[in-house]
Amino acid sequence: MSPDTPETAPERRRGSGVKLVYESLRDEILNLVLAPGSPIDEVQLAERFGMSRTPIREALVRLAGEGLVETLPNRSSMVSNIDFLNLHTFFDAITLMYRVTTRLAALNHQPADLQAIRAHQAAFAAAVAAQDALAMIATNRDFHAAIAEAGRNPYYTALSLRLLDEGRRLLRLYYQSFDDRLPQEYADEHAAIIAAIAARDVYESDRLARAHADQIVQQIQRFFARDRRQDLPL
Amino acid sequence: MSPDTPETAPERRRGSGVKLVYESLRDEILNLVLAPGSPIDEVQLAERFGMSRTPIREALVRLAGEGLVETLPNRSSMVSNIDFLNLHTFFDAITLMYRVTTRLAALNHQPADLQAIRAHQAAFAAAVAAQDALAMIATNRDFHAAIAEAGRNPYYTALSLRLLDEGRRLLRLYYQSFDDRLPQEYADEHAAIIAAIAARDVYESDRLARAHADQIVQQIQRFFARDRRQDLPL
DNA sequence: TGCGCATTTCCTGTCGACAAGTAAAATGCA
DNA sequence: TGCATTTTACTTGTCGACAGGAAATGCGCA
Repeated sequence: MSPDTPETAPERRRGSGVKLVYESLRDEILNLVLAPGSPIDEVQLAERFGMSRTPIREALVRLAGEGLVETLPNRSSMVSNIDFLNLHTFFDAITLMYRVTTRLAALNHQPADLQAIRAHQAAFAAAVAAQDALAMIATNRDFHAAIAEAGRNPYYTALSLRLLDEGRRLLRLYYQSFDDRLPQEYADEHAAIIAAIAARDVYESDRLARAHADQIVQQIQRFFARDRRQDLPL
Repeated sequence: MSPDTPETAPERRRGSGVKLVYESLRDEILNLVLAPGSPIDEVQLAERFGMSRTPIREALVRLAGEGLVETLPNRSSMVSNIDFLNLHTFFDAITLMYRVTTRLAALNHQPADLQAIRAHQAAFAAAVAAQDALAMIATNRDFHAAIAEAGRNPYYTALSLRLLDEGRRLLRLYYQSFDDRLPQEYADEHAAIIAAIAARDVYESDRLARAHADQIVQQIQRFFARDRRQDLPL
């Protein structure tokens, strides 16, 4: 990092500063570029983005509203920690949202929705083929986000987006550690889900979404439950 | 309103300003003191609360994050409109959250949770007896919020709180227009829900929560669908 | 009188500065 | 040396001010 080199030229459109900071920090948090628990210094960010603390602060308030940043009074904010002890609540919620949004997508989707969903699935498949973990994570998120959008319930969409983003951090941990060939299975499951949505088969959409969620949850749970002790000869 | 009389003395603890503004505006929005769609002037609020625009702005950003305020670039923010055309998405979501959180409460509640739930139910019954519509709305919200808390899934709790608060505005419209004796039924249903949770009967909790939600939804839908034309002799 | 354009006014977005509060460093004492 | 206390440094919370944009106003012209 070079602290004295601002990322952008000082030429900014009025109102774009907050957006830039918000999106940059958000991406860095979700991609684990900023480690959970690491402190966030407003002055430092102001220097880095070449703007005053005011827009930085607004971006941080918004991120805090989404739970990505935790702020202690009169003290440094920090990147939210991942609550490993309560991961089951996350798994429970994302499974329910997968099911509900996929069902609604089967009911309410329109041609443009299917087109978008298929595009994201193609991007996911490409990322799998290219072994690009970061792209897999991002496109997987976009795929399910597009399904949620097609369901046309903004409350479900908002919660799904929050869960999918939180999931990006978990998947990042997962893929950082070891790669196996599992993603191809995900791609196949995605294709089946698309078919069920396109056929407007609510029951099958629900069943596949649940199986897909269970698959991912079990995979991640196994990963986090692994025994990482090294078998040292003593 | 007297614009030149600040609501509080200038003595404030550092950091309390944002909280005060946030909670005040939030209450006024949810109780329809501030009409949906009405503009929000930062300077005016700054004068009213006797502070600068900075903490006002932060409170507005937080409210915007919860969807209670909409902000247009370079233009006045405004109180979020109620989207009557998509009320069904609200009903769908709150019904699901009633069911899920009540089920989880039956599974996960601890003694202190039951105590809190019963206390809110007592307050609701008192409000019904006193014919205090505003108190009914607030205590009804608190009752279901306590159930969500007892379920111990922060994702569900957060969505439930958002839906319950949005529901406060709808109920306010409802009770503003006419009072009938229905709330006593709600109190009875609440009592049955408490019994099911205490008995850890997941199936019955789900059934009662769904029936309770259906009851309220149908009531409100009938209200908003009423024919308000006056039968004038022409 | 009605319409298009320039001007003005008003509100927001951003800035730099100051004060309060906290954590760490420095100091004094046993 | 170890601990309690004061001092210092640093970070946030708040403030007043200025500049950019959009709506409202006023003007000129057909």
